[in-house]
Amino acid sequence: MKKKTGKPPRETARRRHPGRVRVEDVARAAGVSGATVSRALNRSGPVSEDIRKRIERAVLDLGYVPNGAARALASHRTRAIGIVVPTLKNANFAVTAEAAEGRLVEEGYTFLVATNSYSTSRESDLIQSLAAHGIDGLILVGAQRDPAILRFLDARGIPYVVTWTLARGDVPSVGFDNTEAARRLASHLLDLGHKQIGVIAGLTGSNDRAAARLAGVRQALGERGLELSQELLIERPYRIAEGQIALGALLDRAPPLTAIVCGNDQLAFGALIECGRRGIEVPDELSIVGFDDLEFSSQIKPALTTIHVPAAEIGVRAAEYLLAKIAGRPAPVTTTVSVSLIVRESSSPPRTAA
Amino acid sequence: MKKKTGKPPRETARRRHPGRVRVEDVARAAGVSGATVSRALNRSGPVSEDIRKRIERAVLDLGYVPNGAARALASHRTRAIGIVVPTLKNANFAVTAEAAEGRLVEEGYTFLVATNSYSTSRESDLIQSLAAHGIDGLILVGAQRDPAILRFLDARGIPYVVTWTLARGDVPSVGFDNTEAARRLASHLLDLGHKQIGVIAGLTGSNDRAAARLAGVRQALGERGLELSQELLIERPYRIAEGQIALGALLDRAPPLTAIVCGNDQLAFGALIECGRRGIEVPDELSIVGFDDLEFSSQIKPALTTIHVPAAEIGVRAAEYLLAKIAGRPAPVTTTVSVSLIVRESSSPPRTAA
DNA sequence: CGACGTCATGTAAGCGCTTGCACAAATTCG
DNA sequence: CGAATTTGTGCAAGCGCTTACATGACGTCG
Repeated sequence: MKKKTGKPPRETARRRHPGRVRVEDVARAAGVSGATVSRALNRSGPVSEDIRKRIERAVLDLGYVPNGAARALASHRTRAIGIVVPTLKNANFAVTAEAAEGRLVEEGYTFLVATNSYSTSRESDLIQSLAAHGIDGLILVGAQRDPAILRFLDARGIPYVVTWTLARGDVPSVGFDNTEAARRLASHLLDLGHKQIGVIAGLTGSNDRAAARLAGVRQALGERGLELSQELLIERPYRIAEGQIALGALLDRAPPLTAIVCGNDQLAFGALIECGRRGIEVPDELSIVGFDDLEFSSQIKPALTTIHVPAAEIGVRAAEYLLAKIAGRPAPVTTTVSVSLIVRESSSPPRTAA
Repeated sequence: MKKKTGKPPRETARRRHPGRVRVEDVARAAGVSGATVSRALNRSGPVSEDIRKRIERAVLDLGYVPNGAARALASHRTRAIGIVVPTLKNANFAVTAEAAEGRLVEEGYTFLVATNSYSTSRESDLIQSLAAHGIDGLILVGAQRDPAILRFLDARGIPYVVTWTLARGDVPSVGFDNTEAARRLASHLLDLGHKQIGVIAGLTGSNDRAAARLAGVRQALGERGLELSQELLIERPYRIAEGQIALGALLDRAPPLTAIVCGNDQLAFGALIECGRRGIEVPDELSIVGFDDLEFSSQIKPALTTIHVPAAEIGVRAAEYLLAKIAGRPAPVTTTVSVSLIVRESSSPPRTAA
């Protein structure tokens, strides 16, 4: 009795969710076909004003919510954009991500976020997983990664854009030249007359922006015939407490420094705090400069001389690049956002030169 | 010639992506059926060791990446979890989000993030849109929102959990009692002997945690027969600069205060900075306490007395709650994380009482 | 005024995967 | 040693949409 070898058209749907409203229901309620509903909802084809109204009514009445999976499967577009940042704990990336998200939500996109803790291998895994889940575009931070993963994205036709740096070649990017900015920052100190300059950099091994910034400092020194001895350089993760430690280490091991360039504002803030603890006057005895211009940088005492980076703009521009790419519109491969040196209270001529 | 009225089986796929590998391809390469491939990849049915190996080989050889949309459509599960936070600029939420993401990625989930800028109406829209895109669970912040949106989630069978506060009734939540914590914080000041206490709160109209914290302060005062006059209260957004402004306003308009309770550490930091500018000694002339224990709070000078909140733990626990719910495992409706009062340098007995 | 565009809709074929059911083969048991 | 499981696989029916193509109903011209 239970063996109808014919083709028993299995009840209805296998496990269709009970009261879930589908296009077909909306169509029936509006007295049209599913195709028309789809066209009306996506503006993907002509629909008479009258019918459009009826459909909208039906959508509201029934509380219809489209099924993204079905939509994505049929249209080959997920209306989702992914982003992989090192960490959200760094306000820079949080701001960039939030700005991108805002712009994308405006366009009806969903935003997938993943953090790689500055690990490129982890990044590759995350990208794979985002691609598997389905994304129409991807925002990345930094230019350092396994080229294979970019090839993978190209092969799948997923547009991507690198941020917070300018990428070489044909890799799309929106950012700025970290080396040049750091060079300018260090030059500011050199212009003031500093010669004994120490550096607290980020971890250049896993962070190409940190490496570029360090290179910029070296470049500035080189231009004046100076060189950064290994002793005057210390690399630490971007954390306030690390800045404190680093400052202590630098001062203990080094000849009398008159200025310190920090890889970012957190490190600089830590250095500033440690100076406070040690009773070192900034900038009178020691000038300290940071990079990024975080929220607190302008408020603290002494206010920090730093490089201002438009983190939100980076996010918005990256989002817009992808939006353009997805729509088939032309978009510049490289977008440069302008950073600027903000001279505040933490830097001044060295005492001896004063 | 182009009008075959019969049923022309349209070339092949309408616009199947060119070289995209599908289960069928893997199946063919492994010499099995697609069903078996699916079962092997999802461990959703018995597959002999031998065949499993062959399939894994084929997956690697062909570079197969499953199509999430198809998978979601067929299985009714998206393997994605969403989160809606007020903003990522507040390190608290960034940390909670990142912690949740980490836990979820471990389980193979994707993480969708949206920010509502403290607007409940915007939150409703975002939730709708996340639901449309497809999520298996949702993390929310705060308990204040249109109840209809929760009913919507219930109706769609999407489990959710509220964080950073304890929700009433049967709404799942992982957090702590903001009122009680703030009461303890204010009591600390009262215990020290303070009587003239001012408050710089967050915006209580759009932020139920801020409102709860303010209520806690009022409660502590009430217990000692004190009352918070309108003059001694000022509400500002959670920003450093706002804390500065608020401190100034409070001091200008109010009778000699000996202590100020701030709605969070950013506000407290701003207040501290303003004290520095005005030459007010903290804590000698004025005690200032914050809430949240952000990264900088323990480092600044004077180190901030505040309430420590395990932001990352909140994220992890919220993720675990959803994971359990999705798996059909039992999970506690309410999870309380413990917060603690951290007394540092910014609070001391009032000078007059000393 | 009939041959042609145009415009608005409907029809139905998938999108790439999961999974209920059927069934053959390998085990176990009475 | 045949019946009753217990595997391990394959078949094929969808999941809920989008969209190529077909179809009528109307103008519009030559």
